[in-house]
Amino acid sequence: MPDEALKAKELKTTRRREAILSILRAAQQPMTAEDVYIKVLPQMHMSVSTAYRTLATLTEKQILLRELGQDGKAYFRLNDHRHCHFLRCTSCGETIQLDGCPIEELEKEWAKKTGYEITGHSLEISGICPKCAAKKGRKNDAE
Amino acid sequence: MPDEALKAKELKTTRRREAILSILRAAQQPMTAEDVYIKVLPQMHMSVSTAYRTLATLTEKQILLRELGQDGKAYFRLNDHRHCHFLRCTSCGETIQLDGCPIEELEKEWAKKTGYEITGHSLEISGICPKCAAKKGRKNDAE
DNA sequence: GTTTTTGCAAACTGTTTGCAGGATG
DNA sequence: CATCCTGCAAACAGTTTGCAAAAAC
Repeated sequence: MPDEALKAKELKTTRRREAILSILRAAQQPMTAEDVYIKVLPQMHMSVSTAYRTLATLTEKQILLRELGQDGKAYFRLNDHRHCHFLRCTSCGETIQLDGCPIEELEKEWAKKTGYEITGHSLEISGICPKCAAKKGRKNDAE
Repeated sequence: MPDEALKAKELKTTRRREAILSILRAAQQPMTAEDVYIKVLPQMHMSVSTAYRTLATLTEKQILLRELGQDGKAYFRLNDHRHCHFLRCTSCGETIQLDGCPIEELEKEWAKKTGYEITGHSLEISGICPKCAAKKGRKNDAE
């Protein structure tokens, strides 16, 4: 049974693509290529390049969204057409989805002021999650 | 005459550091390591690693700010303690400084909601500058 | 059976590092 | 003269690519 998302974009249905898609469909947060690759491996053999190539293809076809994090890695997530941003713990990587976007509204204003045609924006919030903050507190106490 | 910014951070005053600092002081927009390196070269010999190392040191000492762009390159600028964001043309790289920050206000709210200690954010607006938009228009007309 | 996709290894980009020699305070 | 800075070349991380074999339609 061919995957609808793949068929709609005229991509051949393969086990690797289905696996990657289903992992990202189930994901609660954006994943790096490596994250995805590691999750696929127990299910089937796949080469790293296939992981990258598949993610690139699915991003081109707008099935996925890709954003470069401040850690230098690309993060992928399903393009559910609900625009949002993420708060990521710089210590453990845990990521929380934030509702709403404070930028969209401002884009029109900036476009008018600068003459630019605004095509998008990337926003990443960094922080320390409660768990890591607690760990750090304990460590400091011990010193 | 030792540079005040360097002296204040207990860094030795060297011709290379002075050159890099003065280039970034004069810059109207954030620059990549390569940008800086290329601007230094006509003035004096310098190795790439010194450019990177100097930029890293100055960033550690908070004399510079560093942000990773969506193009995968690190952008450096003087830390003038006036927080702001940039609108970058994805075609030619021209960058415009935008006044004010719509995020700062929201950070407290997000911190309360999530329990995270928020340490910062990165925001980059992408667009097409008027010049590139005109060029593209002409090209499309010709096709 | 023709077109797409995959694996492998090799290349690539931006950046970092170890070490020996050189400049600074 | 002790310490810090620099050049060089080699290494690094994340990602991309060329080509031949394999799978999808």
